[in-house]
Formats: sequence, C-alpha cells, structure tokens
Amino acid sequence: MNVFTHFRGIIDAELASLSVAGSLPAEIDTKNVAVEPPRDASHGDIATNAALVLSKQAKKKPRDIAALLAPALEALDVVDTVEIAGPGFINLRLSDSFWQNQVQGILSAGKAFGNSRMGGGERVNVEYVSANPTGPMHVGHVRGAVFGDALSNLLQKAGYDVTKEYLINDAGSQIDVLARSAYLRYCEAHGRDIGTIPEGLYPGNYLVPVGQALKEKYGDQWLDADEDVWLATVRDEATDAMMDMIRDDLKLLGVEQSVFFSEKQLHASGKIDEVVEQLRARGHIYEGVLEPPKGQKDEDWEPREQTLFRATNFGDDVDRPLKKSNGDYTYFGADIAYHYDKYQRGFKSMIDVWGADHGGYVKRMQSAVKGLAEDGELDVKLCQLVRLLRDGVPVKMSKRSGNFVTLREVVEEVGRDVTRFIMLTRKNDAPLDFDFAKVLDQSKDNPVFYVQYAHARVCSVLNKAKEAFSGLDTSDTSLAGADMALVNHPAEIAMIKQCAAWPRMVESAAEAHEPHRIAFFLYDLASEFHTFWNKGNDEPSLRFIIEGKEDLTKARLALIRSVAFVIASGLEVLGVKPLEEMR
RNA sequence: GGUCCCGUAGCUCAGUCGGAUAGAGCACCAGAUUCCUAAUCUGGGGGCCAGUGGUUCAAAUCCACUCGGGAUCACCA
Repeated sequence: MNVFTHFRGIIDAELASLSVAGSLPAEIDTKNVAVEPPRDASHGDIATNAALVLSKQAKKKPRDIAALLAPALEALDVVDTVEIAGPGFINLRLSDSFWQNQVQGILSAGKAFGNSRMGGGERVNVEYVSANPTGPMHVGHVRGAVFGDALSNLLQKAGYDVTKEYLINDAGSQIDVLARSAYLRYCEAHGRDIGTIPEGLYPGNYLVPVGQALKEKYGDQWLDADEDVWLATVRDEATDAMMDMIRDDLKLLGVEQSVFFSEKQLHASGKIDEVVEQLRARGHIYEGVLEPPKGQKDEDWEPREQTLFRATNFGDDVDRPLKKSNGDYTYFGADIAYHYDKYQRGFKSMIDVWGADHGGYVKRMQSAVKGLAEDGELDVKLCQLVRLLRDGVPVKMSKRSGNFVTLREVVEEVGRDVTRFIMLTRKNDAPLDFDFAKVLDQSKDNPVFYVQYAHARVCSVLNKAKEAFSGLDTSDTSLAGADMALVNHPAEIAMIKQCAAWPRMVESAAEAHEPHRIAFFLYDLASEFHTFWNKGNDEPSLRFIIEGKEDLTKARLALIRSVAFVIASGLEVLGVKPLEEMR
C-alpha cells in the first residue's frame, strides 16, 4: 500500500465532512492538496498543505483550517501526534506499530511490492532504440535502449498496459547505401578484389557475412548486373540481416521489444497518403514556400513550393515539409503516419525516446499528433550523450572509419546488469560518463556495487541465521509472522519507513517518466541499510542475529528481508538481476 | 539569428504537483578499528541554487529578459 495515498483518502474524507458540517464551503477544490513526506524528518512522517491550499477558497486563515482538521486526525489509532506548524502545515507522526505492521505487507507482496494501479490499465506505447538497420548497435544506442526499457517496466509496475516498440527505418536512402555496401561484399565473396570501401558506403566487416549469404542464396547472377536488377532484393536481405543482428545485440542487453514496425510497410500500404489527406481535410496542410533559415548561410537553399504541415498552429516555429523535391515523403511525413497508426492501434498515450540531437524535431512531431487527434498525447524523452572513458581517459571513436565501440563490446566487458544500472544513474537529459574501470569498481563509490552488495548482505545474513539457530524457518511466510513489535529502535523504524516509501516512488517516477529516480532511491536505501549494518559494529545489540533471542532475530530478519525485496523490486524495474552473493 | 536542453558546495550530481533550515557522493579536515563480510566507519567545515525583474501566503522549482555551455535549423533519418 502507498501510505501517502492512504492518508490522502482519509484527509479528503475529513475535508468533505467539514464541508457538510458547514465549517468549509460546500464546493471545495482539493486537487492541489498534497499529502507527502516532509523534507525534514523532524517534522514527522506525513505532512499536508491542505490548510494552505484551502485558505483562499474558505476565506479562513490557514492555521484555523488546520485546527478544524486536526482533531479527526488525532483521533486515529495509528496517529501519535498531530502538529500545526509554520504557516499552516499539518504534520502527522505515526505510531511505531503502524510502521511495524508494514513489514508483513511487504513480505507477502514480495517483489510485487510497489505495484500500483495508478495507470488503471491505460495503454501506453513506448518507442525506443529504433536504430537505423545499417550496422550493429553502438554505445550511442545503449542509453536510449536501457532508458526506454526501464521506463516501460516502470510504467508497467505503475499499472499501465505498456507496449515496447521499435520503428525500423528501412525506407530511407541510407538503406540504399546499405544495399550497395552489401553488394560490394557480395562481389567480394565471389572473389572480386573490391579494394578499399569507397567513401559514403559502410566499411564495417559486419557486412562480410551478408555478402557471403547473398552469394549462397543467389549465386553469381548479380555480378556485373545493373543496380536496378538487384537493389530491391539486396535491400531486403541486408535489412533483415541487420535487424537480426540488432535484435541479438538488444537481447544481450536484456531488451526485448514486442513490436517491430516497418517504415517501408508504411509507405507501401498507402497509410501516409491517407493520413496526409486527413490532415488536409482538417485544413492543416497547404502548398507554400518557406522562408530561408535566418542567421545561417546555406548556399544550396532555393525557394521552392512544397507540401507543408501547419505546425505553427500547434506551437512549432515554422511549418514543416512533408515531401521532398523528388516527390517522396519526408521522414516527417512517414513519422506522422506512424504515430497516427499507433493512435489507431489504441495508444492515446505515446512516448518516444530519442537522442538529444533530435531535439529540434520534438515540437513538430507533437504538433502533428495534436493535429490528428485531440486526445492523443506524445511525450518525447531525449537522451544525452554518453562519454566513454577508460580510467578517466576518453575513448576515441570515429564513425567515418567504422571505429566505434559497439554495444556488444560494452556488455561483454562489464556485463548487462552493470551497463543497465549505470545508464540510469543520470537524468536522461544530462550527459553521462561511463568509465570502464569505475563501473566495475567494488567499492561504495560505485552505485551498482553498493546496491547489489546490500542485497547480497541480506541474503548472507539469512543464511548465517540458519546456522545460528538450527531449524529456524526463514521463509517469507514464516518471517511475516514475526513479532515486529520487537523491532523498535529508531534506526529500524527509519528503515521500515524508507521501504514503505517505495510505492510512492514508483508512482512519482512513473508519472514523471523518469526511471533514473529508481536508481537514486535504491542507492539511498542501500546506504541506509549499510549504515544500519555498521551500527551493529559499535552496538552489538543492534546486530541482526542475536544469539539466544530467536524472536528478536526473526523480527530483524523480517525487516532486512523487506529491504531486500524492495531492492529486488527496484532492480527488476531497471532490468537488473539482484545478486545473492558478491563474486 | 530562431528553437530546445543545461547552469545547484572545490569536483560529479540529486532535489517529487511550488512548501518549512537546499541534499548526497568525491575531495578536504578531525577522530575510530578484537566487529554478523573492513569490499572501512563516525563526525565536521564548505552555497548570492548563473544574474535581474515578475507571479504567489510560499520560488532552486513557474513566467519574462540577460549572461555562459551544448544540441539543432527545408530538400537526412
């Protein structure tokens, strides 16, 4: 249960009955009322600004409203004290027994603790990665992949019905380049000397096996043939091969999307025409000439009449072209149709995860969604660059020479779990440093290690306890029956409170579409746990296993088992496996 | 020139729908060590939240402008 929404319900009910009693106006708007943990723990466990928010509506002083509300809250069994503080905050302090009782709930929920119904089963589409199928995944793709995946998991946990999706950009001119590059390798497979790969084609060795496969499947029929003979087939074959490779790479990272949507199919199905006509019918499209961009001299710029979408009607800066000079649709044109397709498939809520270099594209896409469907919602999350380092020294990469670090290399060197966790240790729109040495460091400076270590320590204590008390049942159901009243040290209660904050964390992170908050929360929780552990060094009576006191030991085991469940629950969102022992 | 993102302790960064005395890690300073895993621990100093103005009972948070850093700007995706 989410402690704060629980009390929110109680406070709302009390406000309503004050309305009925005439102490507050009949119609009150409580949507800005917050029931949350106070920033300063000395203010208690739960704080509400209700009196402040309602002051103007009720035409009463905040502290007077607080005084109306306080008695009913004071009357609750689980509330120890109620105080009216500062300008009119109401601070509640809950009884130890209330917190102690939370442990049982956590143990019975297990890793499902924190699951929320906030989303109400609403369908959400999260599109991420969508790397061009022209080569293997490289580090630049990793962050978006991990972010999108964790965000999807997070939304799922918060009660949304999430579809993880990938758009295959298999229609653009880069696919022709891919096909020509693969064709060269096909010639090479037939023993031709291809020399150095010409500028503008993909030089990577990963196309060698594709050339081989083409040779085996199609023989020598295309040698010395015109491009229009083989291009279409090689395009398809090469794209398929690249997508297989990309799916394998993603699998290494633990990313498995359920829908792979082909841009080419979008063109072929006539969907784009359909959507453009629909926009035209709504008056969002016209033929016109754009102003040249200011401040930047572009020699090639020439005024030209083209098909434009009135993005400016929806907050964009200029209207955007839907067709290229050769009559083909622009990527934007196709993308509008793609988003409309998602909408028609039942996703009113869509999230796109892009690299930060696509930031200039956000407004026009959101404009298009608004232009097509008033109730459609598109949130675009931009992921900033990852700086790869090795012992503090930047790793040099050059895309031109094909010398980039691949996703596979990263995952094979440091592991999936470490890669995923580190990618979420920064806000998505802030740049992130990824140091091969530091992420494997086994010290508290490394958040992955620190969190994993906390989980492993709990597992280790549970094992030790079975040795200390022969026949002790440490199963979750047994621990759930422990006498939690024995766990009453302030540090223990604080530990429970932090675990109990987990459901609220899930909801707020999901609402903000910010999975990194989970990583920070886990770090804080682990930190609290380690600190508690260390207290046992100074004060042996605070250790988890107390010889001769089986009931107390069991209660403490129940507590730390809860901590482990919350950590496991959080790691699951991040797509990281909790460790039962280190190394 | 337009647009978007960023600017918080010496460094790297958190900061929830606007909420009470702005937090953490590193670094620095001072202590601790027979201990369930020392793969260290405890405590301390350190801030004009880039700046100015505005909205509000209340602003790091919202709005406007300025400064500084990055990204991007029809016919690529």
